[in-house]
Amino acid sequence: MVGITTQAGSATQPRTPLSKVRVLDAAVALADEGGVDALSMRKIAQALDVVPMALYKHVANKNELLDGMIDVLVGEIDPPAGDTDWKTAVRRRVLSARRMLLRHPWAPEVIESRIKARSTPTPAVMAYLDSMIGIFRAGGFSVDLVHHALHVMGSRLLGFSQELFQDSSDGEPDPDALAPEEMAARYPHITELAMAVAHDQESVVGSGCDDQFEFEFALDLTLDGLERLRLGTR
Amino acid sequence: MVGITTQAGSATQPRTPLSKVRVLDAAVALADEGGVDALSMRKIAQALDVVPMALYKHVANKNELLDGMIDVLVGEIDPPAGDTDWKTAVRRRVLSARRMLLRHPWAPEVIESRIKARSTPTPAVMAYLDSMIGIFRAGGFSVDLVHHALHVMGSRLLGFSQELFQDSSDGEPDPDALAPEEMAARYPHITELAMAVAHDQESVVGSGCDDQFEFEFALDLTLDGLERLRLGTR
DNA sequence: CTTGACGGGTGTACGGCGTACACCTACCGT
DNA sequence: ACGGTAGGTGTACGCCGTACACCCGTCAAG
Repeated sequence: MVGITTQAGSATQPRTPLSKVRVLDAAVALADEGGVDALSMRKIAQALDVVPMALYKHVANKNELLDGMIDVLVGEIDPPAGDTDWKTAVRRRVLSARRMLLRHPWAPEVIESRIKARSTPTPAVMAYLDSMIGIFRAGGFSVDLVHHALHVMGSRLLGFSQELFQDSSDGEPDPDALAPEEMAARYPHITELAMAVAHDQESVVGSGCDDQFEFEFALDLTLDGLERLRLGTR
Repeated sequence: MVGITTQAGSATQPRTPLSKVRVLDAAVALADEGGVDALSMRKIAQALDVVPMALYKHVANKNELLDGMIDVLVGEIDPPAGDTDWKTAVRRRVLSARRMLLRHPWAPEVIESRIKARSTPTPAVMAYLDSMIGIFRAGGFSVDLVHHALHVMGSRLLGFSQELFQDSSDGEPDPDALAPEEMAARYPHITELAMAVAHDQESVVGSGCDDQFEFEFALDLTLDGLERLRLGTR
């Protein structure tokens, strides 16, 4: 009865080894079928036929695991279509993101909770946003207008609400922060936008972006759109 | 050393008794200063100088406590101003809600998580929505247009995203559901809207509301608004 | 062929969590 | 005087995340 392994049913084949993606995929699958409350390190381990502590060789802790899960989801969003106007490109992308969210109803909650706990989104989210900004820029939007547009789109870009970059300058300086040049190389559009916003009002100490203004801008745009609809002048 | 009470510092005065609102207020205060992760029944009890199990005489369990906390927050939103046009009325209300959310940054996450766990929002949330719908109706919006408008506003109405009423017809029939007539009396506008939507397309089996259509409607309204901005035709 | 480092799975243990259940007690209407 | 009841207490259970020590197979260097 006592085989080579303590966990595997059959002791013959050496069992495919764990890996970060295997752990992440198992976690996503578990969340899909039981919601995020039913997700625990112990359950993931059980699903992988492994002892709980084994997971920690591949993810630092549960928070990092959640971050990784988000990245998996973002990876499910279709890449931008390069051969159309900005509007249909954005439209397709957002609808693709929505489809992903419908597949994983627990996602918004996790994204919401993770954003509040990190100073900066994960690289996959950054890349997604960067390419989204790229679509707007290619469509003839000014940097400022793209900035407004992102706020207007708000939660429609992904599950999450405003204040994506709320304040990247609090607490300790984030050990895995990118050097500026690498940042610019990897996320050109985000960098461009960030620089513009920063220069725009260098007197302000805050986040370099007047959240209140942006919120009201988006709100008014929406209200005006509704008004137009009400009057039939569309 | 052994006084009348085991918990209170001084055993002389009989200590103000617990109550649901005292528990809720303490919970909100704790969440405000430590985030929702730092919220535990044990911590709340400690803050109230009481043993953890005492809380359960006033709230059924932690989920009900979270629901109650949301109600407290919704109660902080200013009531609608009755003496203006619909647009400024909505505007003020939404901005008031936003101020509340800024005071309680943990709120969106909790709201998000609670919505997924309940078939119907709490009464306070219902009342908030009802009066919001009332503002639109009084402003001359048709029932259908209000319906669209709610979807368009999306997360701006509160912290939460779309699918507020996602599918009230799954699982068991919800023990504390209201009788239709009481429902109509208490939330007249919600009832009106729900009836209209239901009649609208009685052939469809689903939720009586084509979520996909609504999502795209809101998306397109937003995109059109952005396009107008881009072209300077505003 | 030995050896030693090391990547990766294991086992034990700790403190914190939500809460079921039994209890105790002060008060109040009869 | 007395039984009920509302409300606070104490104990205990099972789950959680994870620190820490361990152990073993692989493989490069000697």
